[in-house]
Amino acid sequence: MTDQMDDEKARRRDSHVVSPRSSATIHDVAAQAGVSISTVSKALNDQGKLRQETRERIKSIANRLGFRPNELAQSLLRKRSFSVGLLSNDNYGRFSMPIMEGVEEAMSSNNVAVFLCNGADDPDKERSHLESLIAKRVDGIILTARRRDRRFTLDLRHIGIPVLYVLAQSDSPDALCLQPDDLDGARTAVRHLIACGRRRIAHISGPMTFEAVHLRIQGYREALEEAGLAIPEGSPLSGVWSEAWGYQATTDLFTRPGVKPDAIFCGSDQIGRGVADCLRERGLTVPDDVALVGFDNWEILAAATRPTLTSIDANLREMGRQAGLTLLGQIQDGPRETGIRVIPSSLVIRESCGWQTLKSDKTTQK
Amino acid sequence: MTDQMDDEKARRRDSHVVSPRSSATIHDVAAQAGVSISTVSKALNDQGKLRQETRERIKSIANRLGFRPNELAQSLLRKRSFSVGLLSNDNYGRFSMPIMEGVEEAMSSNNVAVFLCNGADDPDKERSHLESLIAKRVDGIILTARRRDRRFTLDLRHIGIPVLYVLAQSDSPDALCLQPDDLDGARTAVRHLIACGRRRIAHISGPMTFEAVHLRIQGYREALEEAGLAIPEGSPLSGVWSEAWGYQATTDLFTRPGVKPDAIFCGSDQIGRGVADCLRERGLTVPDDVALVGFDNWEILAAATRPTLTSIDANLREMGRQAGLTLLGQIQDGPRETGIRVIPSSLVIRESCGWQTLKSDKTTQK
DNA sequence: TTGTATGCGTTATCAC
DNA sequence: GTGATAACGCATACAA
Repeated sequence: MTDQMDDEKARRRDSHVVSPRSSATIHDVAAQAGVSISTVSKALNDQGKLRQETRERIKSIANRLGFRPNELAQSLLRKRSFSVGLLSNDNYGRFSMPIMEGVEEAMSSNNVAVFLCNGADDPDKERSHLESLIAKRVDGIILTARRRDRRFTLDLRHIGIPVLYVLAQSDSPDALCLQPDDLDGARTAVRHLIACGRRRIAHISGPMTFEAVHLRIQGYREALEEAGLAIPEGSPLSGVWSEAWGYQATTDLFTRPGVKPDAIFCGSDQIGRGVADCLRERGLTVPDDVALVGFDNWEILAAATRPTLTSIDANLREMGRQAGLTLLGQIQDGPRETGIRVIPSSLVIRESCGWQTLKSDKTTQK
Repeated sequence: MTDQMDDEKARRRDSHVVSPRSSATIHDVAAQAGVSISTVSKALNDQGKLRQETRERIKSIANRLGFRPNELAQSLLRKRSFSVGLLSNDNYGRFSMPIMEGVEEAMSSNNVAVFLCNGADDPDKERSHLESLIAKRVDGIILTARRRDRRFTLDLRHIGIPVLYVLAQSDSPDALCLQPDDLDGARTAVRHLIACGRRRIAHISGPMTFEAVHLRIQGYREALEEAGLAIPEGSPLSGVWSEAWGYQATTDLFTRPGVKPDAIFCGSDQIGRGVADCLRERGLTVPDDVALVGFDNWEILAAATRPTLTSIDANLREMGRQAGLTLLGQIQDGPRETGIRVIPSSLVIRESCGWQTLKSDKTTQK
């Protein structure tokens, strides 16, 4: 015990040296110590019955030799490689990066390594990556995409290891998929606008080919309905995920006859940014004239918007973390949960709704 | 040969099935075929002298059983794991994502898997990740950061496997570092502005604590000098990497007495975006009144800027790809190259310099 | 042309 | 307390 502490301390002391010597095997340690390899194994793993002196001596020698057990050999024996595969499909990075981070964090803090695979939206690549992962005997696999309605059609039920889907769906009914809560995220956004005193809330979103767009529209509708508010004419507007579309849609909204909205719930921060720019250039003030909520909480965009953009965060990093921990659980105890697990999203309040000034006495963060 | 083709075809036919059965070993195949395991090994690896009939029969059985050789066992024997470690340090993703993609592409197309490690700017995490990688017997390691002057102080000279640094530096003089060409990128940017007929070119950049900022300023100076142009008063301006700073710096530049610049070379696309917004709001037209070049070629920003922003691309993806291929070479033949290898950057022309309309007869892309 | 034996680096089960 | 020995799954030198 104390010995181990000392070794650890010694290792930290010369902190810029990693594994000073090239890999020694358990045989080398045994030879140096003048004992058998089984004794070394026991000493190093704190198992069996050994004299304390022997144990310490062996540990010290192993340390001096920079001995690290060969995990390949360990894995071969234990039938567990302490590694998992992460197959991503996002060429772009905005969505898979936080997921990857979350997964990596969960894994590495449990001493499990992560193989990074880029499917690049190519089914052939996906398949070859998966076969490679299987050949490497990973303990589990996480498949992730950049939109919730992306379906993986490969049948992975018989590969004998747990598989998890993140921000994606599977054809297998017994698969577990982690998904963001687009529905409630939208509700939260609109409720916040209502709480800020807005009554004519429009919605500008992305393409209807995205399931997320449907869900967000549904949440938008529900929140308005529960408050007894009408959907402004011309809303919701569906387009593409770009600033330009946000700009254009806002122009449309404010040039058509009739009453103008006093708030816009935007389907993405990019759209929100375009909306904000358009409003400013039309001489309208955010949030005084029009309040804004975005979606994604893409810090770099939301924080650069003038005024800074209140947004819904899907908590993708947390989703990745949960995916990692859940997979680890399944590796140990086998898969149990199936279907879709929804990860709550949250509201990140910035300036675009005037909430802070409105209720400067009360800080709310849901 | 034909046999193999047929097998391959058969595998593709039921394309959504990956490894139909759970892992069979070489013994299972041998038992099924009524031969010894060594015969199976030879048959599957196209080695030794076997009757063609035997070879084909074994292959077919192996295929039917869904046999995949256990790479752990192979690696143990061959002393080569066909995997490498990629230790990243970018919590944010903008810079390391393309590098990771490039590395992954290079590796996976050579049947080498990539372990993803996030150092998270924590030396302890870095060290523990590295030890884990070594224990997993990776064949090589790539260390990457998000700025060229980030130094890795860990001494990795004696770990016995090749190590490469990307967008980062090492304390070891015999290490190989891949770096972007900030100097020439800046020169190219300014030369382009000059070619567009600009004469009073200012430079707004990030913090002087970044080596990249120094190099870009140097390139800016050199390009002006070689054209016999003076540096406008107040330029270069150093601040932070944000839109807000670009906006503010532009305000400063255009409110001070004296002649105004007719072009601005921006140290990042974020800065460029702030500059563009500021100019528009001051009633100045880009590119007619002021031409703009950014840096990073961050598509999502550059394409959303009005007008779209011409920018310098550091070609990080290519840098990652080269890093991957170079590491593979070093794994095979041992390290040779040391020092810094500079990856050329390139100019991506959009609208902010008016180049297209200026020389609509000639398309130039350096 | 095929089979036997050995070893890769570990851990675990048994003797001693 | 300590040390042989047998796996783990595969490849290969050598025998047959």
